[in-house]
Amino acid sequence: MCISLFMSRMDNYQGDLTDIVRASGGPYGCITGNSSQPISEWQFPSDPMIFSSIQEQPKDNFGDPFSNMRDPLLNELHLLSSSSFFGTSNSADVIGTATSSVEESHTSGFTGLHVDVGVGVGSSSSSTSTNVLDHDEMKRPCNIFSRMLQISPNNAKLSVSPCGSAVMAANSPRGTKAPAMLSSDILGVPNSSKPCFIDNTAVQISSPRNPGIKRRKSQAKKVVCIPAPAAANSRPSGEVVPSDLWAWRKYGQKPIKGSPYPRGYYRCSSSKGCSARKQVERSRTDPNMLVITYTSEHNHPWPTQRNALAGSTRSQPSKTNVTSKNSQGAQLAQKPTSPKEEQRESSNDNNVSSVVAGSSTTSASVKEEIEDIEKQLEMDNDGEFSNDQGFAYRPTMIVGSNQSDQDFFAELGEIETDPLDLLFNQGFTGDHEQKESKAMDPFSLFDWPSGDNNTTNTTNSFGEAKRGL
DNA sequence: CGCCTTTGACCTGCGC
DNA sequence: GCGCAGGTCAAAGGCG
Repeated sequence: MCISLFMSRMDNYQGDLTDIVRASGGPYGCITGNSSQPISEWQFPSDPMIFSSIQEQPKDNFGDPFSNMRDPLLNELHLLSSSSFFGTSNSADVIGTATSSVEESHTSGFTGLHVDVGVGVGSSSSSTSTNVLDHDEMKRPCNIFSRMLQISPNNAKLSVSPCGSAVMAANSPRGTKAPAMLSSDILGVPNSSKPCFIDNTAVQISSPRNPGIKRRKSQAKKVVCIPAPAAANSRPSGEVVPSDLWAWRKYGQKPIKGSPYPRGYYRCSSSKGCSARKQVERSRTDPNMLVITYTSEHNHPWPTQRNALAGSTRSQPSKTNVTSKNSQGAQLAQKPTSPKEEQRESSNDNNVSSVVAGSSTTSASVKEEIEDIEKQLEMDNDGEFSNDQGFAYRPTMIVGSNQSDQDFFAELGEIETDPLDLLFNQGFTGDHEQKESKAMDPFSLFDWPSGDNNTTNTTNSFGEAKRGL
């Protein structure tokens, strides 16, 4: 089936940015793209719950914090998505619930994907989409992380939660407008139970200590809503901080009025002078959701090492063990868990990320991982992945891009890292999470076919990880 | 030693 | 102008 996900323009939409959110559908979903932009068919097997929208795009090289660089968190999330894909699905609701058309945009060397649900109508003349995900990212299957939400910075917020509903919220400064909720039916979201809203509060960006820069509410920012990792990723204070490839240093925490949860402020510590920042807070309406607001941009390449080990690792004392137990099975390529090896792993991640981000370089280590992964993956002769329900997924490589099959599997090689922590360690507690656990649980969505030993082991390990939820 | 978190103080923007 | 709320700074201390 094919469902066009165009949403009418927001009531208070200012028009300076044409928010166009295209939702992906099932494995062969199609997205109704912005008609003003070239649309080419691409396979978009990811979840309809991935959204992105337009944001301001400064003209300078690093002006757009999110279009020139892939968000490592999103990257990891999608990588996990990749892993979840390789199984069969029990959920016909998920598979192919929505349809999608695909838009490819090769600009400035960025193989960016515009994943926009039609908030705006048609024209994108005044804005460009946020290149949040690579094309390949959007070729990923639905899974738990497909519920991750990306929200536009300015006038619209689109919230998707495990509750199975998506919310478009007019982002008036004081949050006076009621959000418009997207029917989960429209979105093709199974098991919708109740709406979960992201706070309809404008995020104010400020550079208070910089005399020349005033706060700009309209500053480009990206809001991501993800399921909150559980205890394994939590700090002693109870704060949960999903990790990503960037190194972040916490520089502040403030209680937010109206929210029982504080907001943590992080800045990129990967490189001095990097102005990238993020705010992490729990959704006040759905404590099991983390709202991460990325602001500013990284002015440096991907970190060669995750130099945040000193703090991040010790603040997550149980992470290693839990991760080891839960994610090893999910590791399509066995990876070490020791800090040293983790650093190497981070380096590899970086390499892979570089590839995904558009670089043509592929490190030897990555290639080795690719080979391992390929050996462990059951593939059809033509490289098409299928399940016993006739659902097949063929990774579609972008014509003219540097993406390759190796890149694709290189991405898979990353999945055992933090994203799995995020997945397997997240605590979906509470009634509705219990109810939603199946929907959220990629293992419930996919029957992992038994195959050779490797595959079987992987399946069993996944099952073990699943039991750990 | 370098990195981190924590946390109170300070600064800034905004509404009244 | 005042007060509130949010964002940032920076000192102190911990960890590998």
